[in-house]
Amino acid sequence: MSELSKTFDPTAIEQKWYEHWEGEGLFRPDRPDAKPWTIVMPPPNVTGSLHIGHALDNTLQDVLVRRERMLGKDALWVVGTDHAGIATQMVVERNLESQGLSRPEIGREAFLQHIWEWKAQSGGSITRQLRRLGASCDWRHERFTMDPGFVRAVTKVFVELYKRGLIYRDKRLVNWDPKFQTAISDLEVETRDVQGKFWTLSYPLADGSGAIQVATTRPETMLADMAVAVHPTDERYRALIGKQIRHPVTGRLIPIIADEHADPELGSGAVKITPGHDFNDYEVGKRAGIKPADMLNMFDAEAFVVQTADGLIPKDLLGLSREDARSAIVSKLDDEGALVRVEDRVIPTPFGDRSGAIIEPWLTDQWYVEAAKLALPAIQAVRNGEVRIVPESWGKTWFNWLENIQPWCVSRQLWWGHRIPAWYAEDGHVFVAESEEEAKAQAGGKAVRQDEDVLDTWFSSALWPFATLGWPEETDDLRRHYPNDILISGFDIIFFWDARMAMQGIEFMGEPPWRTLYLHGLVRDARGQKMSKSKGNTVDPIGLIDRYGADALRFTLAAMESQGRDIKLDERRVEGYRNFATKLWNAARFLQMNSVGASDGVAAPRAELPVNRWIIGEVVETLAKLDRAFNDLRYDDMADAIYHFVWGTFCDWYVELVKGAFDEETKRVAGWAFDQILVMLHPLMPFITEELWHAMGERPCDLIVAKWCDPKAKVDPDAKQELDWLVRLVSEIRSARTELNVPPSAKLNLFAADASDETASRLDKNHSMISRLARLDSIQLSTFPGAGAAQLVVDEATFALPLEGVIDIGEERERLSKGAAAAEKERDGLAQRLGNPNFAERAKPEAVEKARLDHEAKSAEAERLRAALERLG
RNA sequence: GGGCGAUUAGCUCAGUUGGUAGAGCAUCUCGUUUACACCGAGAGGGUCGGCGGUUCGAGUCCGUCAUCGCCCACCA
Repeated sequence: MSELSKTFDPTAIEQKWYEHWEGEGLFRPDRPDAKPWTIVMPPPNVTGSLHIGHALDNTLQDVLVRRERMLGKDALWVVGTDHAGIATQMVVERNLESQGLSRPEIGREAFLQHIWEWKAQSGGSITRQLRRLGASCDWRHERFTMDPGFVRAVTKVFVELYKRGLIYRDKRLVNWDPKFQTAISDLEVETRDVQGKFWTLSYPLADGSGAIQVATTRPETMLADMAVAVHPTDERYRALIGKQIRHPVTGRLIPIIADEHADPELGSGAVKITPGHDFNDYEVGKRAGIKPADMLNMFDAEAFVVQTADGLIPKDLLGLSREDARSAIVSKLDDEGALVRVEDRVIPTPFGDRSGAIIEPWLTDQWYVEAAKLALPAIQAVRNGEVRIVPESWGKTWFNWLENIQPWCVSRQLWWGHRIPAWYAEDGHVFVAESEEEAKAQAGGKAVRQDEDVLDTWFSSALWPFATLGWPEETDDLRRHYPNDILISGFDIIFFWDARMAMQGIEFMGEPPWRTLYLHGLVRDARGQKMSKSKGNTVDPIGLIDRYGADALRFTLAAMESQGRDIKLDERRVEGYRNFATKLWNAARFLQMNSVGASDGVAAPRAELPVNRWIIGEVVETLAKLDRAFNDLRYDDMADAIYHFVWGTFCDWYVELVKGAFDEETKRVAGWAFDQILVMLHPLMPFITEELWHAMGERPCDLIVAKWCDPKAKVDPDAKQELDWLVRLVSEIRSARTELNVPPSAKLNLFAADASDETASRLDKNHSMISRLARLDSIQLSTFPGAGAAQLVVDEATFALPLEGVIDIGEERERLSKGAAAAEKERDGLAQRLGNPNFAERAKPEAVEKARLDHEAKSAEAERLRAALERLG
């Protein structure tokens, strides 16, 4: 047993224990015969740093893993990092720029070299931070999404999907990020409302017979107009359908066509059609028979104006940015009298979620995954219960997205990522293969050149649940640990990651990647606002750990996690749980001072004393609550159960009751009960519990691998009733003392009237405990003969505390009246219910019986309190 | 436009199959007694967003309205 300091100092023990656990390989003890249990950590960005969302996500996972490990399973928590294509390339490119270097200048090879160097240098920081949190993951098998093994898995998946016709290359309109100069997927586009304008323009008919008005929010794209559309049933324009327009800026001849896309209610009812730069227009154009290859393009990759294929854009507009082109065109039209009207209007505008740049729909060749086919079994898996989503309400979102899923653009015009395993011959013919040799062989030995692009980061992370286990090799780990038992992720990546994992997992492993999908909410600041660096309201989890300890932070996050709701994090809450840790620490100190040490087994010791039989039962009940909370994935209930047991039951009552009476039995029971606390609390607070586990005595193993509780005992109903009575009696006396302003130092005599034999015996057996806790001098089984006593009713007995001269009769009368009135109110309420014939007839018999008993009890209590008032005079 | 969620004590939130509201923090009073003032004892505080319905009985089920938040789609 080691001496404990007076206050708990987390920093003094956290690093020590983490290094010990990791060094001894305790995060994944060798248990080849044990039942496997598996969870994979959502891989954080390799160069990222731990934010509070990670802290929540990983706390929730660690809590489960630690318990499963204590249950004796071969618990595996897969850890690793994600190469995070865009995010990482962006950071490194920015760093280079600050050194005066540019990515295009240094070239692909050198740039990738820089990224690998940057990863080597800063890639360890998030994993160090995960260690600070106490995450007990299997570091010996840490993975990275660009590991050689992972590259093989990604390549194989791509090639297989291609062979199955689920991946193809196509030229179509894509979300183009002009800042990063890459295509992005629908999910990476954020639509935000922006204050803009709505221009109505006049387009002259080619035959000079008039003009037609069209309305647009993007006048600059008119340079690539290929038609004007009107609704086929719109009477105003019916006669114009088929006529030609002389485009006011380019002079291009374009037709007026009929298409249902034109909304007669909106603007003039006629709309310009720019198939190369608008998703709706693209569809209209296709319907009108324009091939994507023939659609006019007027932007370069950075969204500056370039000449269209027909060469009709006036020279002075070439090279302008989107914004400049817009103002130039508008003023030009205005000068020519072709600008009819300008209105203010809120425009939903697409932004790149990473770059913040306005996304430009752009015609390019890209690789697409035929997601709709992969989605069907992922929908089915949830529908038939193979995968359980918690909380259930997310099921609808899951179905809704997967049922309407669009082809997934997976190619990115970046350098950092998995290079697409496709090679092109001189003639443009494509060969998809696992290696260049194979591609060359397919090409009949002709020279081939690999696709320059890389894959969407989420394409590779979708393989995480099986690629980390060795796939495509048929490893032992893969056999034992797929499917995983559960996935824990924030709901913000349900589409990006979770759904795609389900799709790929089912396609390549034949079954879904996990049995349960647990989705948690976002961590917000104390005012409920989303945390963001720009708002400056982020909470640094490492700072909180420095100030309050990892245990306190973990406990806070778990306690505030009630299935799916967002968490408003308030630092005061963390402080409160730090206090809880200190409370536990001091309880351990107290036990040590009384020679209470480690217990020698998981089973509860035999006990005779009611107080000991009672606390054993309380442990049994707490364990039951905790196990239920684990089964239900109710982290708040876990925290609640253990918190109240430790503080409200063990410290406030058990320790106070046995103080000064540590006989051998009590020492054994106290030591055992405290050990159960350490075991039950360990998943939530691993550091302090491990420290105290060793501080309490010699142990055969570390707590992290100790056995989960198994008391082999039941609640003792007699002991429970007796202690429940004792607690009520002491509380009543304390309450009366305070309300009547009895000095805490004054010791009183207690008289018990109308006590049953049982009460008399309980008073006798427990008189020293009662006397100490209620600060009594004596307890007598008789009616107090005099006046001027405080009176209280507990069950059948009426107790008197003589307070001659101290007590204010008026105050005591008021106190008793209040109590009597409360009892009477409840009694009358129950009487009314019982008096209602409908209640007796229709309510459940148990409910009627309970009401009857409650009514009896309340009547008796009210009567006794009235009698006590009577006695007071 | 479609969907999800929220509205309960000053604050942050629980509330299991409907049986008459709980916790933590904060507030007030008292307090150093065999650990702990990061503590102990006691107390006050809610017509459960509004309205209507089902029911013997509604915070809980149904409808409706209001306010707030989020997601998806879309609005030349």
